Amino acid sequence: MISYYNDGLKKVVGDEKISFDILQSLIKANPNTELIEQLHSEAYKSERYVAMKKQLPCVKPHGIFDIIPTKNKKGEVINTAVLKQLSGYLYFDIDKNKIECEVELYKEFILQEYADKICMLGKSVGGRGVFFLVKATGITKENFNEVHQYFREIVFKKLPIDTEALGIARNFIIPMDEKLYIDKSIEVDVSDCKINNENNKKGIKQYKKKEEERGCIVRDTLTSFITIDILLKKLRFKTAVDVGDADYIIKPVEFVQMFVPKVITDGKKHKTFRSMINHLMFLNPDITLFEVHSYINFINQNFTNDSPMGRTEMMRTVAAEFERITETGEKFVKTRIKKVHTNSKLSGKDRNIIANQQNGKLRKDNSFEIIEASIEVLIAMEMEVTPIEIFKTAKGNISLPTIKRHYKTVLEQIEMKKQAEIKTATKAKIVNKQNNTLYAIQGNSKRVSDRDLHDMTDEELGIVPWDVLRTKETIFKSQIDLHKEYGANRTAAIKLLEKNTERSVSFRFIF
DNA sequence: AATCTTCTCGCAACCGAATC
DNA sequence: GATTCGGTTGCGAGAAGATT
Repeated sequence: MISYYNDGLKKVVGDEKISFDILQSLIKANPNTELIEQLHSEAYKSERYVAMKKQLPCVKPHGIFDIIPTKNKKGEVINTAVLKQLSGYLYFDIDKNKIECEVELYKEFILQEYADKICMLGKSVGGRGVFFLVKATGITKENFNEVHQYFREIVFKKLPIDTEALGIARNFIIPMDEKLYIDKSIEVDVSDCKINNENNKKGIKQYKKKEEERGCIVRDTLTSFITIDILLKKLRFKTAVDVGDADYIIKPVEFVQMFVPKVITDGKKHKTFRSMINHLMFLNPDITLFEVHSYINFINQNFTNDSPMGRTEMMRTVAAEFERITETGEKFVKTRIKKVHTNSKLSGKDRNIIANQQNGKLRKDNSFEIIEASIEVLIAMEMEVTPIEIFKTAKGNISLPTIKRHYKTVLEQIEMKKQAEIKTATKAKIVNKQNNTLYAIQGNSKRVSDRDLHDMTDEELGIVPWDVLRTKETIFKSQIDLHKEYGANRTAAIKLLEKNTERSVSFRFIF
């Protein structure tokens, strides 16, 4: 039983008592709903707010008290509460200023950590703070203060419990909370709760100090993680590749993506969390420990199949890895070269289709290149262009069936290119009015507009008359020799040639 | 991490025509 | 008539990206 005062703090008098079952009902279905709702609309701690709050009925949760009028030093008569009988419950509250998340969420957080100790948990009368009760066996008038302190500082060390009103006779304004949490079976033996344990105190101090050194305070980290929607907006989870308005772009990018398994099973949490921290820090170089804690906390709560790692353990794991990375700079992330990047505005299915098609095309283009290079060598060496010859020239860079599949298409492409070159050369010939001369085009023929064509010299166009070219015959021959020596790799052969002669010498002949 | 989707490649078997 | 070679086809492997 506990003392009950119908007139509230305004007038704490009388000897009315209620049971905890009644208290529970009063909170769940508060008869003063209207007044309390009105209170919520007032500015917190404003004059009107305080006045209204004082009118609401309250209890002394720690027991039954006699209200005895006594004289103070000045000789004024004041009411003193004298303990008659302990209720066996310990009352704690947390001020709304210490809670940054939604209050129901915070209640959940408290239960996740302390459901084995708390028998009642609800919102406070202001609607934003919380209170909770611990049913304590072994509590006495003598050990009350020490036990209460023990719970505040050691058992509930993660919670920013209000220390404004600590006395045994403290009042508790009956709040309104239809979602009040009750578990009558929870009882805690407090006989051994002694504050004289120096190691404990020291441990807490050290932990706090360490946290402060890292730039965040224990209390804040533990009570008000950044909510996930804010984190999702702020943090990067994969390498950013700007595709602009295009559906996709092709660009080799060293790509990193953080992976969040749908379910992180037991035994994999440490490993997974550590990997995630590495990715987060790699992708967000300025990320703070607080942000990492907040994010991993969210994952721990939502992706562990309802069996999250203990909060302390989680915080420790995160902090340790964060420190290691900060100190060593080593971030263990798996990067890969991603070539096709699709526009995130497209649907997942479309993006997948595009990526597959483009990757297929890249692969095919590569085969085409190998085949084309081999064919060019064969032509230069005046050999027959057959799949088997191409295969031999390609020296294992491509399989025979693939060559058979594509070589005709490649031949067509080569033919088309040649036609284009002839066109350019013909144009150039007309421009130069040297119709009876044999020309060669050095390197790849240039694509120029008709207008530019008039103004460009032969040299600029890469047009070389045969007479001039003949003097370079030795170079041409040596190129073929190199092809014979090095096979299909035309680029390599030409490069070697460049090394020897210090000039670029790829020629095509136009007849 | 595992799975799905889409695509190309490589392999092997096969067919038919050309060649020896 | 046997062998060689070009061309086709089915099937599984593997690559890359997206999804869950």
